Amino acid sequence: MEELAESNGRRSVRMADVAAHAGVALGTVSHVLNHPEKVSPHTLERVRRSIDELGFVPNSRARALAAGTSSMIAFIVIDLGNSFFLDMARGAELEAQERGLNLVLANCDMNTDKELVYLSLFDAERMAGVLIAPLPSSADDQWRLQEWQSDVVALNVDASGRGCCVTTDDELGGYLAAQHLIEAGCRRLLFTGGPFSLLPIADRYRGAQRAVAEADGVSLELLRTLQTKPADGRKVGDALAARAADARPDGVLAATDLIAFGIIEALGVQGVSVPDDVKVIGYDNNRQAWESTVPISTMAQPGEEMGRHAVRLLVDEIRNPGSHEHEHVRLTPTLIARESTGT
Amino acid sequence: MEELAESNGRRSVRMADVAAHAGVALGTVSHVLNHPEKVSPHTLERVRRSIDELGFVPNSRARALAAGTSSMIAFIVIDLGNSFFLDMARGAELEAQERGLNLVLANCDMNTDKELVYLSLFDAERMAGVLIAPLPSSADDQWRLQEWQSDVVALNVDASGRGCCVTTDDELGGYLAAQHLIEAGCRRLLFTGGPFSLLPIADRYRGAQRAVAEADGVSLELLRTLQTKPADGRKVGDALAARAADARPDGVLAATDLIAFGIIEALGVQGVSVPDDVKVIGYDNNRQAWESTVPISTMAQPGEEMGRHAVRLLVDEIRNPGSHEHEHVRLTPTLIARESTGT
DNA sequence: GCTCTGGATTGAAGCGCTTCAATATTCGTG
DNA sequence: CACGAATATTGAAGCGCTTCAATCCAGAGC
Repeated sequence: MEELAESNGRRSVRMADVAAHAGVALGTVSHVLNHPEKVSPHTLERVRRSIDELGFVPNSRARALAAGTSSMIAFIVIDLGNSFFLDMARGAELEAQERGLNLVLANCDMNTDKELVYLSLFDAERMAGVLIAPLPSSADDQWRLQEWQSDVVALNVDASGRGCCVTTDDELGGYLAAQHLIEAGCRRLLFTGGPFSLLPIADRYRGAQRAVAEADGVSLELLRTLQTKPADGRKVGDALAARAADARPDGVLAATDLIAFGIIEALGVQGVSVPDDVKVIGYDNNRQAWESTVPISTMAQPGEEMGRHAVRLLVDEIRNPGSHEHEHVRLTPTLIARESTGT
Repeated sequence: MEELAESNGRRSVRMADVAAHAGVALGTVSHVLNHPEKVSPHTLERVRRSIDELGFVPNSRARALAAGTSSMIAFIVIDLGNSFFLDMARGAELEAQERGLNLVLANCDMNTDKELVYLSLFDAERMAGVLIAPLPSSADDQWRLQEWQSDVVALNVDASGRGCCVTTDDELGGYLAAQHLIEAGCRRLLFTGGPFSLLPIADRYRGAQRAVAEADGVSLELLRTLQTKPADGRKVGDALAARAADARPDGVLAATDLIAFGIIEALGVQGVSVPDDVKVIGYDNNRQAWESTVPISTMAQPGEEMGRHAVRLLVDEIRNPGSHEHEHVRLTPTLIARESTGT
């Protein structure tokens, strides 16, 4: 790790400089900054003027070192290009701001190794706390096995036992999505998505199964995909379009909006109408899929709310190290019915 | 700003603890960390073992304070939801990593006030340096008028005179885009976009004008929009579709991909074919528009490269406070020809 | 055997700030 | 007008680390 010289040579104004300029003691300046109510109005005024005149910017590093506290929390995100994660960041930031904390982001850009790198970095930086939103994998993430200096709250992944976490109930989401299709009149459902090593996808499928089991005369077919991209959806769409009309499902549950997007596009090209011939519902309320010609019904995950909850948990953990008990907040996805299911 | 108690009660291991455990002096432990070549192999080994056994994580705050250096740089982005900015972040991060620096992100979420807030924050945190990518406005951004402790490099905005900056040449981009349409056989061009208070949009239009002026028998019409969203494009598309075929432009230059996206969609719905009847080119190479049914030709801005350049400039400024001269790097957008212009 | 040399190790002096016990100042009372 | 109680201000002791001058030690050379 290379070292960098102190910033730009312009040596910055220190608190001692302000004290000298204002003709008061060092401690007084500190009081002006941290406990202004303990300083006489006259002194307050004078010190503040000196601060302005000298352009003093308190060094929060030194501050944090001396006080043993910090107002910075960090959010490690596996992929900021995914609007779901960005929503979390948004929510986390709002909540942090309301609580007087500052939130910085770290983008892993789908590289899981970076999670560890950033976690170590923020640990060493002695952040007040760290949020982390990894890919939802079934495997135990390695970072969860370590002890960290900072408190850590996980999003989008079940970390119960080792710390706080906030997730959405994918099984329920799958259930609700399937139910929506069934209520829309579909009887031959198809669930498509993959890989099933992604826990949320497996959960969504389970939920769909449950909904189908509860309904009468409804069947559920499964068509796995390798990934969750529009290209995977297009393949599925082509395959479906190639079938005889009566061998086609009348309701498709795509594991992600991107897949749904691809399906609808392929189906459209092949002359199969959505939602008339086939109804399609996606998952994620992904902005990337918002602009589809046929607006896609979807299960929205409350990303922002997840972020807010995570910060709330984190702050509790930081503030009450004694009484804090790890919590697993499980939020409910919401159905957003749009045109692709015939609304 | 609220204060938070020191992390979780578990008091962290200090360097002194390691020194005691290994039976060496404080300075020796520090040497192990920073100048291992100056320590005898035997001591090195012993100290390292102690570090491991105690789980010592050096406090980089204290380190930064003592050494007067830091390896953290921050990137303040006006909107991480925009893939162009995210690309910059990506590039910046890669470049930073290669230079042994760590990059954290701050998302302003289209709120210009937050730019100042974050700038102040990072200034106080004594980051090694700060990158900032604001909206490209014609107005002088207020943050540029201030003196900062940290070195600051601006992206996407011309800050010459006050610091380093890296931008793309929008005039040239508009020129190249128009040229592409002309080469594709278009003679009646339309430029659409807005508001013109956005400097880049005005520049792109100027570029288009230049290309048209240089060509023979080519006309250029202007249709302003209020914003740069798909909805604005759809309006334009509808308006064009309503015209008699021979009163319609045969080449449309949209100021953004999102507008282009809307235009193509509206045109398609109304039975006007792209690219057969009208060719359309966008701008930005926006991922949100990638999945259009008709892949959109576009001018790609080298976001990643911008990020890399910015970090490069920043590092130079940090390292050579004496000899450093502010620089304005102007990059060239690249034409990406896709189906919407008939390729 | 003794000095010289250079690498290894040490310990103290900060880095810029907070905090707290100690001191100084002010004010209300008797 | 003096005195104790508030109220203001001070200065020193850290926070956890880096750095550098000073010290130590081992082996080389005579």
